[in-house]
Amino acid sequence: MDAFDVFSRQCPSRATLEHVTGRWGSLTVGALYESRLRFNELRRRVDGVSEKMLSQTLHTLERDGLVVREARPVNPPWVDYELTPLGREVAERLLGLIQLVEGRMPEVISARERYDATRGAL
Amino acid sequence: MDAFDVFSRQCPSRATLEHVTGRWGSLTVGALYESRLRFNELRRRVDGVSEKMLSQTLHTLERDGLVVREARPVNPPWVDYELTPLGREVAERLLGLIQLVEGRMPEVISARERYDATRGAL
DNA sequence: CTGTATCCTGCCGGATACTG
DNA sequence: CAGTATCCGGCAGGATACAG
Repeated sequence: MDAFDVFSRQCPSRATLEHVTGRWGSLTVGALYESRLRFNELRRRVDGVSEKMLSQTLHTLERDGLVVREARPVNPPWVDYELTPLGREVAERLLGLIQLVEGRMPEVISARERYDATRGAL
Repeated sequence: MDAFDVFSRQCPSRATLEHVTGRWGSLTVGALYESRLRFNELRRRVDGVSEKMLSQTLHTLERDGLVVREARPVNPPWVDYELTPLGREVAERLLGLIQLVEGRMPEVISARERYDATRGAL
């Protein structure tokens, strides 16, 4: 139990963990692991994210040092985002989790059916 | 891009991923990896969680087949929760992520200071 | 002790319009 | 294209009371 123990309420690592694992954070990091992407490319890849939330998510991840924003001064504007080395390490762990969950979805789905069946009977 | 691709909006794995990585889900799974725990033990371990949210989180995780609830018919009531084998696999990946983030917090914090310094100057 | 039921508020996040 | 600004509804989630 050190100063950065995520289970403790007032701990900065809890906030960072939430940025990374949050609804849009996890998908954004996952998408950027595959390749560096421009704003609207990301928006298309992360299905369902709004401009506002993508922008906000990117700012947060950039602030935490997980993403770098690179703006090229051309017209039309060209900006792309990529993971930092730390961001890539985080992404690897995250993708490990994502792929595990994806691969085990049949188990999850049948567990849900079992749960709903017993609960529905009550 | 298969049927369970988490980047797609209508995909069941996205929901499950959110249950696991969500604010309370991640901490609950992490806590249960260390040991099987009773309701109020969990509540103390996951600092800041309310009864309502812990209960809700546990139901969701149980439904997804990641947690098993075991109630012993004694007085006072004795109920404890533990991870299923699938839950343990998920927890391992999750803890890998958590420990990485905790260990790299100094980097994150200094990144934040740099970010805030340049932004505050504008 | 282990939970549900209810109420209520803050803020997450979607829609829309606008700017450089 | 790459965002910001503003508005606003819904719901996550906290507080409290209560039940088994």
